[in-house]
Amino acid sequence: MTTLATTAETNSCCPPAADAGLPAAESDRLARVFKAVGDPTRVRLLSLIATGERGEACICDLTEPVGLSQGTVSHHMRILADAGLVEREQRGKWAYYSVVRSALDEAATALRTL
Amino acid sequence: MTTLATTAETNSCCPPAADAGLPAAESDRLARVFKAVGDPTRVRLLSLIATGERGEACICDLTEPVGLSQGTVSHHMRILADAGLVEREQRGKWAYYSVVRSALDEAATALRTL
DNA sequence: GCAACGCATCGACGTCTGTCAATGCGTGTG
DNA sequence: CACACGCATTGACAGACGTCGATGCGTTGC
Repeated sequence: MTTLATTAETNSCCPPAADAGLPAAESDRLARVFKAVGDPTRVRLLSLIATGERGEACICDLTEPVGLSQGTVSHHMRILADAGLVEREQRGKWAYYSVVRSALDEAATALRTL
Repeated sequence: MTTLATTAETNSCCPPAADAGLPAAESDRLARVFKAVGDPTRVRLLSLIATGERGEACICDLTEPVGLSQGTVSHHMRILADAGLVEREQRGKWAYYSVVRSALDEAATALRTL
């Protein structure tokens, strides 16, 4: 990832600069991933898919375990997919979701190397 | 409140039970930590403290880099502290915050072993 | 072709969240 | 002692979030 300096305004003087730590863009990107796993239901969904026998699951497999409506589960899966944490594959009538391990690993590494 | 089915009784037939994946309590605990890092400002604050020279920082060191009011920064630090991601140490007039590496590691591991 | 199924999307609702300005409280400093 | 400083807390408010029920769209099966 080309983490370029997005801080346009180089502050005047010397004191602890405003562009220390992670660049704002990186913080944004990271926060979006963490926000995706920042909901109990979505953590549950992820673990359900990950620990499932086939390593994948369709919505109808998930609604019952989490005890939420089909629409709500679909909504959560969309958030996880937008964050890149799961992948969606349409197979006929069903939509199969699978966990993207590399995304989880990347997020985990980011946490450790903050 | 998403906890509806409290595993009253084993459902009729065989299909994937409702108590697969992480237990609801674990999902809750994990989600609380992730929610804490699910905000760009807090990610920024964490990295500012972590990459800081002294490995710690007081509120007044942080308000300027993130460009938010003192009250708001204090609020964010409280959330991070409640999640166990930072520790607070009062030294005279100042309150010094430092990153709890073990908590970050634990969260990272949880992500990988979902 | 028609009905049933699986899923996404929409509109609506109550709640949670991030932010500020203002206030209160403890701690040093003149 | 009185004052300035650093921080936490409060009250207020707009926006985001989680949830549901209903609707729409594509696929499968009879």
